[in-house]
Amino acid sequence: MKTKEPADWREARRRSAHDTIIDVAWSLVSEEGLAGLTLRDLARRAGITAPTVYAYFNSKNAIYDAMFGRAATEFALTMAQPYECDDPRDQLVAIANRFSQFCTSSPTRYQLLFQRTLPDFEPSPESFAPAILALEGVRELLVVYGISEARHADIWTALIVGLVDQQISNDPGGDRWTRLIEESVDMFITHSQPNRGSRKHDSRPAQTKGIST
Amino acid sequence: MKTKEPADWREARRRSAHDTIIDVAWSLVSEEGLAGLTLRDLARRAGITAPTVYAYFNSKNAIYDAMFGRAATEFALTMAQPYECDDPRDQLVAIANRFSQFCTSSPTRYQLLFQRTLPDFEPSPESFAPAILALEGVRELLVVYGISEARHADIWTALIVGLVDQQISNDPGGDRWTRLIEESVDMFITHSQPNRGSRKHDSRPAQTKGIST
DNA sequence: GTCTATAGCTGGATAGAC
DNA sequence: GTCTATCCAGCTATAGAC
Repeated sequence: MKTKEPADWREARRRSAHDTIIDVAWSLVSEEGLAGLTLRDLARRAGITAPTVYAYFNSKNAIYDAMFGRAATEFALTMAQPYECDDPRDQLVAIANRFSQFCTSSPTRYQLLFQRTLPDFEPSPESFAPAILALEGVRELLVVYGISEARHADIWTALIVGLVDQQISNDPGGDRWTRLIEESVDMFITHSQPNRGSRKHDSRPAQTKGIST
Repeated sequence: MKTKEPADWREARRRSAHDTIIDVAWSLVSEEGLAGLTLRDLARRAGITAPTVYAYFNSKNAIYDAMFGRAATEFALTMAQPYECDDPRDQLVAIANRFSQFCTSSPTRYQLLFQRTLPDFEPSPESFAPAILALEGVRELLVVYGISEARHADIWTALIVGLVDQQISNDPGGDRWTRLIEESVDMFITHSQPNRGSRKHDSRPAQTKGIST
């Protein structure tokens, strides 16, 4: 890498143009779908022409890769933010809620990050790295809160992913499944550590809404 | 509809050509991915030319629709097959295993049927109908086996779908998540009907493999 | 770095002869 | 119903002037 000092601001400027394009790309795919991204649209919305995009990215997949990288970083930052709960159970609920919030707030991002649906696209190791780290971080948290067995960690991820997936697929914008997170976490805790108590759940349909969503 | 009797075999012949094309289409997408289907490939593999496809289908989406319809029918047939268990718990396990088997045996079919990932494609009501019926059938079974609350049914679907989804996404061809079905079902039963007993699970990692998979 | 112009390709779909 | 030939639209990507 050239680390000449004088032209540093130039690099910064280039970086910001780079980032702007990715901004626009994200706003585009959130409207048209992941596969609906075209360089023409992207350029037009960014106020440049299609060939100019190639001044910043070598290919369309390089754009997807940068989008993936940003999403992975956002994911890492989101999940690593400190949790201000004392109770382990509340902590697990908070983790699940945060994950769910992250996914449902941008289904397209969820699709790019966690579902492999784009043909001919594989994220580069560099873009992938932050996501790996974040997932490992979550797993470590699980261990801290008593879920040490791999089997249980797998059930945990399946459970949370299942809630998110059903929410996005079958009730987009709603909360039919996300509102079941607390109850599901309690179910999981009761199963994985029967000694520790999980909170009781009454059988009435609705809980006070808006708590820690 | 013309219901002239004499040319009935002609209709049958046409139907079989129709079906053959869908056969080929399925074998193609299972290799190239759902979005990778092209009329040229399809025609070549079917031993005809691209325009001839239009003798049977009005558009590419009509092909997707027919594929969806077949998948939905297969799903309905699979799930409606009689369950030969006495124990309700075993029955739930059997349902989950059957669903899981259906999905993991053809991830592409799962993708078309349950995830909305194809842009500009919506299944027609006719193609959709069998899937709806099958899902209602499953839900009725759940009620029969004691899962009557809507909340619990939603948790059930999330749990099973989550296991399948993780299996397909993160361990295709393996059984890292599908082997957790029994344990997950027991967790669910314990939660949804604490009075009825679910089978015990020891904490050792592996269970005897190959049982009712 | 940004443009205009365009290459080069692939895809869905149609026309019309047989 | 099946073909050949072809249209037309859309895309990614490159060439080359400025």
